[in-house]
Amino acid sequence: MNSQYSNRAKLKQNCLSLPLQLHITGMEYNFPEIEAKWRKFWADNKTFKAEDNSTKPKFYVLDMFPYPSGAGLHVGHPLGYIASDIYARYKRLQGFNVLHPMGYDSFGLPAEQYAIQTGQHPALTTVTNIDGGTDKEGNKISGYRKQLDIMGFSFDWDREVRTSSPEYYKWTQWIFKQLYNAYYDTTQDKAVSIDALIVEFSNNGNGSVNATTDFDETFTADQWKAYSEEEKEKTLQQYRLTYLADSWVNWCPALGTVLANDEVVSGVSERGGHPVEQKLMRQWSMRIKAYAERLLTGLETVDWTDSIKDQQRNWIGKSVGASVHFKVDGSDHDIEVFTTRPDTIYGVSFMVLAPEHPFVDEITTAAYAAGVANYKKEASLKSERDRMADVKNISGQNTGAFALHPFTGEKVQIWIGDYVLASYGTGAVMAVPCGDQRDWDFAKHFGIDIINIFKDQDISEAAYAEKDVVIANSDFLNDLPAKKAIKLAVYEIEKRGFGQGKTQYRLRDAVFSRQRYWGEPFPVYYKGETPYLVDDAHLPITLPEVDKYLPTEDGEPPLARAEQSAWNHSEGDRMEFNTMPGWAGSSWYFLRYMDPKNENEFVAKEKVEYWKNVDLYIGGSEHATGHLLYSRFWTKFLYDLGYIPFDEPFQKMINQGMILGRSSFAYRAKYRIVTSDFTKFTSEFESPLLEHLPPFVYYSYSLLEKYGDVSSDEFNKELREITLERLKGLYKPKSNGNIEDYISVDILDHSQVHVDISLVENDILDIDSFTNWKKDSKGSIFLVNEDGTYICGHEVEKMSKSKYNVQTPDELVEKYGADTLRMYEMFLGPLEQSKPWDTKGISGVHNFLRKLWRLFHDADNNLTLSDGEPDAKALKSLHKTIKKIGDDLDRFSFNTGVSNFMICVNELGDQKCNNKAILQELVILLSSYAPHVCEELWVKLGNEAGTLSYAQFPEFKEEFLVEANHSYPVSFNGKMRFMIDLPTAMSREDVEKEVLAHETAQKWLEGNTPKKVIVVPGKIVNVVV
RNA sequence: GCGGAUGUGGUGGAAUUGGUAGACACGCUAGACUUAGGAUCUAGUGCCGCGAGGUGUGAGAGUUCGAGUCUCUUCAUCCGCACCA
Repeated sequence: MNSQYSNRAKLKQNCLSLPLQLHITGMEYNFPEIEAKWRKFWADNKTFKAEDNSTKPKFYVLDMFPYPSGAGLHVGHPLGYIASDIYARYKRLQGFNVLHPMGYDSFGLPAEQYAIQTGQHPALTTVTNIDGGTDKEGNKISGYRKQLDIMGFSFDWDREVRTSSPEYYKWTQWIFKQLYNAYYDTTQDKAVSIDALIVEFSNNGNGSVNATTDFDETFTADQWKAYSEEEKEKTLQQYRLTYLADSWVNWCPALGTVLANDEVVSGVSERGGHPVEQKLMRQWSMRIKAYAERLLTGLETVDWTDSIKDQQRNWIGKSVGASVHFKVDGSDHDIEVFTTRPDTIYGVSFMVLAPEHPFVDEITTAAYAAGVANYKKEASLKSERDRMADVKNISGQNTGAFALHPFTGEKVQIWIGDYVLASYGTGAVMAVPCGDQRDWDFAKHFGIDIINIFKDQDISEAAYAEKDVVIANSDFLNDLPAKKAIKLAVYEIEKRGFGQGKTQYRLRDAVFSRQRYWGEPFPVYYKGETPYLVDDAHLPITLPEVDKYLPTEDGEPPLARAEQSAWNHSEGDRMEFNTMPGWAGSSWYFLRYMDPKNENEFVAKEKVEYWKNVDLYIGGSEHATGHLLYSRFWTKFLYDLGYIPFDEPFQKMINQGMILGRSSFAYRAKYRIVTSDFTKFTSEFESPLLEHLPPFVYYSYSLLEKYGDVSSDEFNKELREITLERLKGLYKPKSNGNIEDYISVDILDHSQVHVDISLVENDILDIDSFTNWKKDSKGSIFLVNEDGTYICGHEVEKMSKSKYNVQTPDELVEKYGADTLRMYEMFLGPLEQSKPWDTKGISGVHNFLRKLWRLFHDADNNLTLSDGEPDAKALKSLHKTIKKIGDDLDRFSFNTGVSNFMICVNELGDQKCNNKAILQELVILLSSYAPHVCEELWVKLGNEAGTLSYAQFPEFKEEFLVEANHSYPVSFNGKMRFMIDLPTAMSREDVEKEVLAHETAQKWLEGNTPKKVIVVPGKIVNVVV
């Protein structure tokens, strides 16, 4: 360990004395020049322009577009973009017409929060964050576009979209209108124009309408015709795929807006972690429930990870069962419950309603009224979060009322309890304690008798929830296995009119209004309370100017501050003040890339018919239940209306892992000195003996590591001693004091502080820069290792500004070049895995590119290439690589791809191969990973500039790999003992003979005859002794 | 609790169909060249052992001629969902 550190110390000294430029100017592989040159070339020549009309087969490679934040990109962001770019370039080489676009999801909270703080219009913030500039506080912002450009991505920038631009959101508004004008016909199982429904209503009423709706009243044609316009619209809202309704929403007071279910994580807002409460508000919603089943079955047709699919399945939450009605004894009320186990109907021991259930007050008997009122109050005071945290506590209250069992007519107690959720199913359950643990717990807790209807099943200790049971004690269900009993029970329930078979989904309709400024305005105005759509001719409804980005005094959203005449396209009416949520624009952006400048349609039909859906989508898995579900929903909807020819947006998806930061830490303690007269001085104060006491004592991680933890007595003893030593050595005493007056040092308050990672190299801290940066540490004592180094500790954390562990791509591109960074990010490990960022290995990748360069050049950096026929060795190296690179790309194994390039270049280097034919093929192969240097070498090989991107991917020829001999590993009882070179074509029998004749074989046989010899020709030999 | 994923040298990781475990790279060791080396080159590097050899993919069992890979059990870590009737 010590030698390691002393070496590091040497490195460090040299680092300080040698400016970085030195190793750049001396070098042959001049990446800054090469990369700048080709970036310009690609931009000037629009090399990566995708053709809308092409005879080539299409391939659509898409990245999840970023929100352009002021913090800029860190090395984690481009990871997925690098992978998709490599793949896009690979597909171009394979002869595909590749659509590989990029844009910005530019509506969002941070720009709005910034606007609230600084008054700067979010549109300006957004432009600065994309194009670069200076923010209101004077911080320089390099801009997303520039950061993306230096990576050498092959985006077709002519297709850029920004969700916040009016040209784009015009069509988001248009799609909203289509949803408004449609309902879901459950017979046709698709969305249909609402006009058809209106015709049906005026002809036949709604009696025979099969549609997804929460509306359960019936009306006739005559009644419909008699409705006022307002009444008609109110009814239609119950059918429209986007509709206005008073609904319980997640209200976040801190953010001043409602949130969708996927934006609420364990009771607090996903952004900022603010508490969220339930509030009844009039809001726009999306009837995504209509698509629940198709969203579920569609998952089977896409190539996504099981994890994401399961998350979506879970979110949709399909349960198949039955709804059953229980009459309330002595009342007209009829409680509907949903159950997935209708076979256990004879096991119903009691019923439980959610405290919020509408019947509770009416059925509660006088004797229980106080208790029920009390319980309801308690339940209402509990927040969603408390209720979740409180799962273990069983609570409930008897109502005194009884329900009548539909089959037996027996009286069943009705309780209320908060384990029954008002928001799921009917807010009521039939409790079957023998088959459900929660019911069982409830019954035990309140001493309710449990009916056991399972044959030979002991339920005295716990419920039995498995379905591998036989039903007993249940009349017509007796002796049936549960699965059969379920079917028969549903049949009987339906026959006797107690209910019907039913499929229930957990998926809720998605709230679509936000009380914010920086989002798409709705193309909606109101006459009184009735909403009307703005005519297409007036789209887009642009965001109006407002004086402040805050709600009005009377709680209206920020848009209510706008001068109405400035944006109200319909005389005298009130515009909608809400804006759309962030996911509106991102739900269809992949379509707009196909036709980004179309002013007449959201996408031209012939274009979407050519490009179809995304072939490869790369992005984070955090969008599993948000963006990915909503865009599937909109896609299916647009498909139903015939606008697009596919109903799943993303065919294959890969979720890149998160790149975590590696934080560096320094360890420090306060201390106090004790003088001979027992006066104590802490490090914060001036001592009478010294001019200034050092504020802290910093100790190296090596010291901490030696003792394990800061509470160790030995550690503190050593710390005290060294500190005293250093104090003596560092400071001259004042005239009236003497250093000998110190008798001891006490160590207080250990703490660790984040150190900016730019001040640390190989865990060694640049102490001077550190004390300059961390002002309160100026003059501190640093307890360094023998070699003078201060070693920092480290931890893996999320990359964030506040942890000073952010690594930007810009710095690394400057130091090593984009080609190196691209390859290094891929080399780090499998794309899907999350991993801590570490620059330790980057030099290896950089060296690889330099070795590649040296294949083409001599020691004086002159190009030296040979013509003529390549030799067999070089051909073998090349074709082995062609095969591996192709295979690796096909299975998205980018990290092994990099390894295989290294192997190839190492081999060709050993062979001193500078054959043009070989190198030309290698350059094509490598160009998707390291495009800049390959373009340069491509031209050096005598090709026309810019043709590399559309060259042909080399063809693998097996013949170059065939060898006359194979080196067989020979195992005895599965343990490899020696190698033997034998002709590849040799027969099994001959191989066996040769192996056994080998002298080493004799040794391992120890005179025995082998029991068995397994020969796998061209692979291995195993001898069983 | 349920669901998903992951456990391999000092480190990142490789081993695609059951067939030489540790490719490739970092780091480290020794050497060469050199005024110098953060350059370059050569050799070595899982662990134990001087060696022969033994041992080794979180742990334990099993299937197999042969298991990192398949089956079962179990432990740990990470992620998602969580009273869903």
